Amino acid sequence: MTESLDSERMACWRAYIESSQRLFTQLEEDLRAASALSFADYHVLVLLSEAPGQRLRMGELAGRLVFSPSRLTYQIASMQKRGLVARQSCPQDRRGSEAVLTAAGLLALREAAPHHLRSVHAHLMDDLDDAEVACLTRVFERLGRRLRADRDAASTPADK
Amino acid sequence: MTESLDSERMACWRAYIESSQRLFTQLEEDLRAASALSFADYHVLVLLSEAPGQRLRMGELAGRLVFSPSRLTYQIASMQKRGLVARQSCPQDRRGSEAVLTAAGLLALREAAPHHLRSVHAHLMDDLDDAEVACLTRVFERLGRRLRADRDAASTPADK
DNA sequence: AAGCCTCTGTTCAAATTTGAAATAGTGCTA
DNA sequence: TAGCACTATTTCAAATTTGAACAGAGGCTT
Repeated sequence: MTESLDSERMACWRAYIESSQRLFTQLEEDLRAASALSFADYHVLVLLSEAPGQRLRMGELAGRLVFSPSRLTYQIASMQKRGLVARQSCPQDRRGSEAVLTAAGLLALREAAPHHLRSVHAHLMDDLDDAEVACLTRVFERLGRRLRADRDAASTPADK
Repeated sequence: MTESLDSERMACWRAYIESSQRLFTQLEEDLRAASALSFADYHVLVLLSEAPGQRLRMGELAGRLVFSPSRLTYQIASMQKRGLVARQSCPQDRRGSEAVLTAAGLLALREAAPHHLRSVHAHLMDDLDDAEVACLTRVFERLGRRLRADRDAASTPADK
């Protein structure tokens, strides 16, 4: 009984890992074929385009992308070279800097978005019925909340 | 209506991506903290330990891990240096080679497994109810089947 | 049995990612 | 207001990953 439960969960876990890996690989490939952008580039552009002033602090961006600080520094430097973003040092806090979306970056995003969205739908979303969407949303939003909370708790030494 | 559906799916998609990224990062971190193994190392060991003769062809392994051929070559070379696996050229087909689990590799897997499983349960599985497990399993097994089929179809020029 | 594709893996250089230090700036406390 | 303990980000070297080019078989077809 317990074993059966466990093995069911293990099968679930394996299917999730393998399929996710495969999906991310496929989406990256599709995106590169359609657009000169990597999945990471695309994601940066989306976040910046939605941010007020189309700009975000490095730390904020790193947190949302789930990138290490140094990885984000490299990522933004690379995008800056290609003209997709610009950098400005933050006026409030001179330690910080922010990445700002450029016109070229916005254009690149607009050109890539339809292809990418089509790809996401074709590989994943179109196959899901409403109940499945609801289930995945519930599960992954809960998971995200927990993991963010764990991370925050980990950075604070915590009381006792 | 259509828009609402779309935005629901988009929210689902985003939660899935972000949480998955965070989860994989966390599991990798936990595993490294408990065991000298990376997530990739662990996965290789699991696959080999389950294979008949505790050995697998490079291509087979790459396919299951969703690794590029060169990435797998590097991965196995690295594990071989650490004594976790050995390599043998394949008797049937001299082009090929296989990775074989060593005693040290099996031991490392056995030592790491409890920690890793605990981590998987703590971060994800324990929070899921049976219906959610069933839903995820269904969705991701279907997704995996489709993606594997797409990949196979892509490698064959296809008829018309 | 030579010629010619097709597989399997590997190699190599370039690009990316990691993790530990280094830099710089903030802000609290004595 | 000097000193300290943080914080935000960058830098740097080492490790990993990618993708294209290669080398070594197989497996026909002629």
